[in-house]
Amino acid sequence: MTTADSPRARAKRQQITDAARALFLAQGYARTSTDAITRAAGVSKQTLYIYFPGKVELLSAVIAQELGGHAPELGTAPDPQTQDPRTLAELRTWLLRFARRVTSSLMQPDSIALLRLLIGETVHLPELRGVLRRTLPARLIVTVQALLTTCAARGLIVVSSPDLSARMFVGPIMSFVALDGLFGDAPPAPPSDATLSTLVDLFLLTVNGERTFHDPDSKT
Amino acid sequence: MTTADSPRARAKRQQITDAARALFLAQGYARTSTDAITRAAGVSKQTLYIYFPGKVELLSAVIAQELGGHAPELGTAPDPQTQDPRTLAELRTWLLRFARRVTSSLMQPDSIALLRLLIGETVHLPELRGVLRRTLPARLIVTVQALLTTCAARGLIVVSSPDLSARMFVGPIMSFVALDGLFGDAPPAPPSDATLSTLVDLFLLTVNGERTFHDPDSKT
DNA sequence: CTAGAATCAAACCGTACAGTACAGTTTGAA
DNA sequence: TTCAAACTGTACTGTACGGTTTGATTCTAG
Repeated sequence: MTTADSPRARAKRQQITDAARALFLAQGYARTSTDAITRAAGVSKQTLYIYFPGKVELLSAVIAQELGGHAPELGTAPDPQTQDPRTLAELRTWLLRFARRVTSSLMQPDSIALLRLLIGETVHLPELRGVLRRTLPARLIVTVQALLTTCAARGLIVVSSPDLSARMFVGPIMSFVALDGLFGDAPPAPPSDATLSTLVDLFLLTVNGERTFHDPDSKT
Repeated sequence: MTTADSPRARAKRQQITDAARALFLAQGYARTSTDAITRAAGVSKQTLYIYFPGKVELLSAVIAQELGGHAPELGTAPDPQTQDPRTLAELRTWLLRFARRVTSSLMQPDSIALLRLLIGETVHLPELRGVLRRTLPARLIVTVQALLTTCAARGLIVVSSPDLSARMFVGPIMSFVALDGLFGDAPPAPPSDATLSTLVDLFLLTVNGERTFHDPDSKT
């Protein structure tokens, strides 16, 4: 394994992982041969084995790279534009933006394929489970949880269990990713803004301490 | 393929699918060889190929059998004991029972393994996606949706969008299956009754028509 | 008891794959 | 021009697998 970090080496490395990425995502790990990868990468087999000790390490590299790329969309940062909501309206905006960002990012065909790959391979690569859990859904929940706690401390909302409340928001959102994305046949279309908006409104009902209700105000 | 339906044939068949089931769930499809299956089943290789045309059909048989076994727990039947809720309390009981049934069933190690297997193999067996979608999450949502609609028609609750409301309930529940089950390292423990109870209460806030709701600031 | 079906055990076939060996070619810098 | 490192193409090794074949053995029904 050439640990060399020259630009050239980096390029070759990328060239290989790019091809591997495409094939792994399209066919899965087991059904992708190293021959196919070298062919797609335009690289000699020998070169592949200079840069990577074996097929599994190549998979790890692809996954690491891919998860790194997805990190920002699911990031802990509360979103540059709408930081620190101080009113319910701002909170609403934040949640909506978050929901849109998560769904549109996670429902891209490549993300779906990656999810399938990861979940499928975790059976015999258990260390992947932790990585997956920490990068994906846990991060979502933690992010929302932190926000809700902040807002609750401010008296903006009432939250008895931050974890459960976070799940009440993230769960329905992920239902789109799972149902339409993971289990769907066609490339999925992310939920419309109207849908997400309604979802946010429904969620806000669960953290709403102050107000009384009437007129469910049939909006769609 | 012996289509014979004698008790003997049925037994042999079962003997094979049982072994295949265990191995597929433990190691995945690709990593399980037919040799290993025959060995585990105590059956000659020839016999296997008499009962099943090939490895894929064996997988199909296992999946069909397994999904069939899980059907009742996720079933469309509203639950024999608590049919047709007529009060909010009864609805609450129904939802709690449903949540407990789904989580405890889906979070058994075997169910988790089956889910991983299914999701992993859908990449190259697209027809599995439909099966999976129809048997699992869609059925959950449809069931809840039907119940909510009924209760709404009765004036028990207020539901603007049955689909979204169903997702508001099923999503958080599935978050346990996904987070602690699919992505967890250890055999997961289903959420406690207290947790589920809180979850149900939170959900009920979103379908509650009796209270008043001052829209904080009118949304766009 | 016996005929025929079911099953077994084991060898076998063709193929595909991960990984290696090697001889030759390109690249890029001195 | 030279030289070393990187790279290529191809052929090869060993192994594992899905599926087939064969011939012997066991079961079961009549």
